Amino acid sequence: MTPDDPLLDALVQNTFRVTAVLTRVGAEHDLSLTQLRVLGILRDRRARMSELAAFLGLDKSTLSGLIDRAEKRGLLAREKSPGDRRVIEVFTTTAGLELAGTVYAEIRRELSPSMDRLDPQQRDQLTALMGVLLEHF
Amino acid sequence: MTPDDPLLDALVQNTFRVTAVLTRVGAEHDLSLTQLRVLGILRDRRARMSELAAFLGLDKSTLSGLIDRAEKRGLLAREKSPGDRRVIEVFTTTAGLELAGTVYAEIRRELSPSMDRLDPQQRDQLTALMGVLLEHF
DNA sequence: TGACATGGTTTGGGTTACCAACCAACATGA
DNA sequence: TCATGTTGGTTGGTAACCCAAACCATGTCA
Repeated sequence: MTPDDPLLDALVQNTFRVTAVLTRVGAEHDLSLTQLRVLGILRDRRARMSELAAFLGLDKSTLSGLIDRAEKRGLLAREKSPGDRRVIEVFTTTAGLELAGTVYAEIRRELSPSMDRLDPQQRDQLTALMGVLLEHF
Repeated sequence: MTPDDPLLDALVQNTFRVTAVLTRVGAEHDLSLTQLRVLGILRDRRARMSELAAFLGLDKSTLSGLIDRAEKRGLLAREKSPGDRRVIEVFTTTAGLELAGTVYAEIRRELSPSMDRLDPQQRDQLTALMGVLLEHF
């Protein structure tokens, strides 16, 4: 299915695998992959629209609609920045934070069976190796 | 951004990272992530519609449209199965195969800088560890 | 043969995504 | 200070993606 580099192949397979889990668990709570991601990012900090768009690699107009729907559902809220009144900051509501918590717990539960097939040392190894891949993004 | 399990975190980060590359490279050739995946699957075998849908976790109606567009572009083709005349098999055209080749080569090129930060032994280790995660799907 | 199951397509509606055009608020320089 | 330009977000238009429901054609089985 993918070319003959075993590492690249494993990487891509794993990507699809994790994506499938994220998508499915998200869908069970009416969250798209992107919405789920936004919720994850905003779990521990607020962010301005443009910042989010850049980080997610999305057009700002795409983000507008995305935040619109999440805001209508009461998961996120917008607030004008006092410093620069053009800027709008987004942050999670209590409901949003709670949903993020349960969804990410479910994701962990879904992926645990796989991860538990590794002993602690292997888990550390794998974490470290993937960390190297992620350096300098 | 994601919970406090370092392995789970690395896994999710890596997923988004690879997805971004796949999406971007695909987009440069007017291929969505899913189309790119279909093209990848059909590189070395033909498959029936229902088989593809199940494998990708998509509704059959979704796949119909997907294949429609790829067929119109001349990348894929449909063929009635002689055995069971309800069944439709899909396979890549020469153009599709060629496009798949160049796209996957580009993807490899994009991810190489990261992967090359690992020495051969580490690459093998990483491949093996991810292989364990992927066992039993 | 009649009832049911299977494989795909079509239709309708919501979401995601891009682009272009737009408005409001800052920033800069003459 | 005011004209020009830049930056941050939103709006409108279009296409792709996705699901669910309804549908048609073909197989299967009692």
